[in-house]
Amino acid sequence: MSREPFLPMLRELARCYQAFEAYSSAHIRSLGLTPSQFDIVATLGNTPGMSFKELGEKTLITKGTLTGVVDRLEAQKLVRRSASPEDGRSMIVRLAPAGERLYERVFTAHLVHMRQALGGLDAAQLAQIESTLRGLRETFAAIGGRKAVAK
Amino acid sequence: MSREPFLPMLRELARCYQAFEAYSSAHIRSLGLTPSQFDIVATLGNTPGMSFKELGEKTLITKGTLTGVVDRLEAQKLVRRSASPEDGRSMIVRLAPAGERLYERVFTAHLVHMRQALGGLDAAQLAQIESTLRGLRETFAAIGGRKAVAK
DNA sequence: CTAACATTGTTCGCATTAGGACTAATTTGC
DNA sequence: GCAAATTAGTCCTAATGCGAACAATGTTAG
Repeated sequence: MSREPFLPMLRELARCYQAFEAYSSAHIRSLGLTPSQFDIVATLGNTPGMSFKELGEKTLITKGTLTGVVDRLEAQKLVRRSASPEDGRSMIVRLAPAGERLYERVFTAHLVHMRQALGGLDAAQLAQIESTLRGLRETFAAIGGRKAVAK
Repeated sequence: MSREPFLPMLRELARCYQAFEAYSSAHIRSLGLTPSQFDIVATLGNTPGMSFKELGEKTLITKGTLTGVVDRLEAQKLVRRSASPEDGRSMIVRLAPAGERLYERVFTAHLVHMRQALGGLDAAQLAQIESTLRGLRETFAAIGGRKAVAK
């Protein structure tokens, strides 16, 4: 029946991602942010701001979700919205001063936390893992793209 | 500043998982199920049922979430709850007849869908990916376990 | 130029999602 | 045996998360 040779691999992908997520997000939450909020603050750090579209692409957060997350960050005075001077449809999001301070504090702390788990991996190991993941991602992207084009 | 060599790898892990999730879940939703609901139906298929605890471990869904997901599946007559004869705290969840039929239909269709993306990978490639993922997962599990013990 | 088309962000409905408080039941330590 | 610590599920709150519908703006084909 289920002699699908790729099922164990998919299972391992889900478990691996979940292990990363659990390790990372527990720390993020202990710093008073949700994983999504951290993603946004970390992405906006050291930038002049960017549109919702770009922010969504970088953080993998859907636009519908992004509106709500930015709403809550804005209510905490951590980010600011401003109209784009170039495109009347577009909004620019950037860190407010309190967001800059939070970024400095939290991003550094999180790097230390992640280094505790991953510091033992050398450049060659990291490159090998990254290469394997990219290959697998492209396998999905390829079929997804093919179907999108074929519609 | 951010000369953390593992950041690109983590970025790729997130993108890879997201690509898989997007590809898989779009199909699942087209079949009328959410990803979580599919996970549960697929896990329960061809089994005599299992406890919430076991079901949660297999699907990586936390207990608080599981209650709600099972509630909705039960409302659709796809699964049934019954008290465990062995442990008075425990509930057994198993597929109802409609759930069995759904399982047959949907599980097979989803395998076909996944095979379209992954059918081109041979056993050696799959083993290599799986091995890489397991190594990375154990890196996170190791530190997580160590800290849990140290508390 | 202008009507069709596409894109940007918001809103809505519905379903997770994690985590913590809570109840009931079981296991453990002494 | 029995009080204390654990464990299994449920309920609650706050925050995602996705797809679809929407209004406002921009782009393009004729």
